[in-house]
Amino acid sequence: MELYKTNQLKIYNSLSKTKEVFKPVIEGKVGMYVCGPTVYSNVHLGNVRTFMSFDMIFRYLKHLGYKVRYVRNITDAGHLENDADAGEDRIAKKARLEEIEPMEVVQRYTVDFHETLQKINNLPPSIEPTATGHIVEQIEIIKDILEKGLAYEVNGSVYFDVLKYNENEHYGILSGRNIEDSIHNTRELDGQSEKKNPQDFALWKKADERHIMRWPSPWSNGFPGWHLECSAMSTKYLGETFDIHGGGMDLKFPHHECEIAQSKTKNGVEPVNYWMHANMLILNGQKMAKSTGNYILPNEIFSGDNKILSKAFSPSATRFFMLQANYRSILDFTNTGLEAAEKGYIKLMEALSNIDKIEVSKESSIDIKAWKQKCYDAMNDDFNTPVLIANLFEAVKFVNLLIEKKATISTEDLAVFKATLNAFVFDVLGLKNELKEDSSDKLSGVVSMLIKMRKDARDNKDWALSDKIRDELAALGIQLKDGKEGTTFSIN
RNA sequence: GGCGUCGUGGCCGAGUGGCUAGGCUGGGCUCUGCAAAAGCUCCUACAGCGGUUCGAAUCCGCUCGACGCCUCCA
Repeated sequence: MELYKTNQLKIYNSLSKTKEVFKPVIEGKVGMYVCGPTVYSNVHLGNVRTFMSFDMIFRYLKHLGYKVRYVRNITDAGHLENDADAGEDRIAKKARLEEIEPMEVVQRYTVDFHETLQKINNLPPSIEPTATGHIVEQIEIIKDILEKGLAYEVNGSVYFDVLKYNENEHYGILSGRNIEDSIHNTRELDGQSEKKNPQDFALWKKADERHIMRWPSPWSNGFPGWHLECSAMSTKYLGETFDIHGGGMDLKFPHHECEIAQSKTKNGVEPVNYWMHANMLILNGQKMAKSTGNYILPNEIFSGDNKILSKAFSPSATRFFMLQANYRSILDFTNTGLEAAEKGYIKLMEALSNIDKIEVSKESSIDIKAWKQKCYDAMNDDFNTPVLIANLFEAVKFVNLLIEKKATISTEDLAVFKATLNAFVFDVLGLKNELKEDSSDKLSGVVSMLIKMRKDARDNKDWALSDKIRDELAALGIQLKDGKEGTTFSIN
C-alpha cells in the first residue's frame, strides 16, 4: 500500500497562511509547478536554495508513493528590464552586450543551470518547458482575456486591467495587499504612460527596433509580458486547477498575484490549491541577488575560490547546510554555519558507512518503530527537514551504540532501520555519501597492513613507531580509530 | 509610507500554553600507552514592556530591531 494512504501530510499554504492537510485533486497524483530561472546569467546559491527546497518536496512526495508531475519552466524571454532601456528584454540586452545570439545566451546559462542543480543532486523535473516554446499558448490567453474585457490594447501592447479585475475578484489575495493601498503607494515609473493605471501589467509588449527577440501577434511584432508564461505552461501541463505551485518568496508579488489574475480570468477557476514559497538565503545579513553583487555561485563554494569561505565545501555539505533550516525560514549563509554543517554531515555519513558492522541480537533494546514514526511525523509536518535531521542524528547514536554493543537490535528491526535511514538520507534529502569510500581494495589493503604493523608495534610498546604510523596516515587524511573490536579508519 | 516574515542559549537552528529538539563550539568523566573516535555529562535560552491564564518563550497589545516585497529578481 502506498505510504500516502497512511501518512497525513500537512502543507503550509501561503494563500491561507495556515498548515492544511494535503489532498490532491486526483488521488495518488500530484501536479506541481515551480517558477524556474531566467537564464541570463549563472545561477547563484540563492536560486539553488529554492530549487533544492522544491526538489526535497518532490522527493518526499514521490517517497510517499504519489505519482508526481513536476513542471519547472525556463524563462528564456519575456521579462522586461525596467531601467533606462525600458521595454527591452533582459536576455536581448545581454546578447547585445556580448555580441552573441540571444539563444546562445539562453543555451549557455541553461546548461549552467542544469549542471549546477545536478551537482547539488537535484532530480530533473518531469517537464521543463520554455517560454519561447509557448508563444502560441500565451497569445491565445491574451485573446481570451481581451474578449472578456479584462485587458486593453494600446499602441500594439496589451495590458491587464487590474482595477477592473478587482471589481469582482481580489487582486492581492495571495500577498495580503489591497489595490487601494497600492494605488496610493506605488512609485511613479517612467515608460508606463501607456497604462491606464500603474498597477496594470503587460500581457504583450510591442518590440522596438533594437529588440531582437520578437514574435508576430494580432497586436504587434513583440513579446509576451512578464507573468504570462507561467499561467500558460502550468495550465497546459497540469490543468486549470492543480495541486502545488511553488517559487521563491520574492515572486509572491507581483508575479504570482498576476498569475492568479490571468489564470482565473482565463479559466474561471482557482488555479492552485496549495501555494508554497521558499524563503530567501541571505549572505552576511543581506539579500543574495545578482543585481547587487552580493552573491556567491555554487561552483565558487565547491572550488573554494571565493572571498567569503575559508575553504571549499562539497555539494552535499552545502545541501545539508541548507536542509538544516526550514524551507520557510530565512537562512544566513556563513562560514561557521557551513563548517558546523559539514562536520555533522560527515558524522552522519560515517554512521551510514558503519551500519553494516552492526551485529544482530534476539531482542531490540531501542525502539526502531517509534524512531521511524518520528521521522515521518517531521516530514509530514510541512516538510520539517531540521527535525528530520535531528532524528537522523539520533540514528547515528543508535549505530554507534550498537557497534559498541551497548545496545541490541533484532534482525527484523535492523532491516527496517537500514531501509528507513537510507530512504530519508539518500532518497528524500537527496544527500550523497561523498566520503572517499575508496573502497578500492588496494588502498584499504595498504591501510589494513599499516594497522597491522602498528598493532605489532603497540603490542611491543613501541609507541614511537605506532604514533608515527598514525600521524603520517593522519597527514594524508586517513584517520585511525581505536575501538574495543580493533582499529578502523576513515578517509577525509 | 504600505504589506509581509521574523526576533530562541557562545554560534546555527527546531518547537511549543505546563513534560524545556538537534547540530557545531567549550568544560568534565569513561574508555585508552597517549591521542583520536565513541559513550556519558555540564553550560538551560526564548528582543523589551504590559495583559490574559493556576501556569507563556508559546495567546493578545504596544515598543524596539532585522530581513523581504511594494520595480526584473529564487
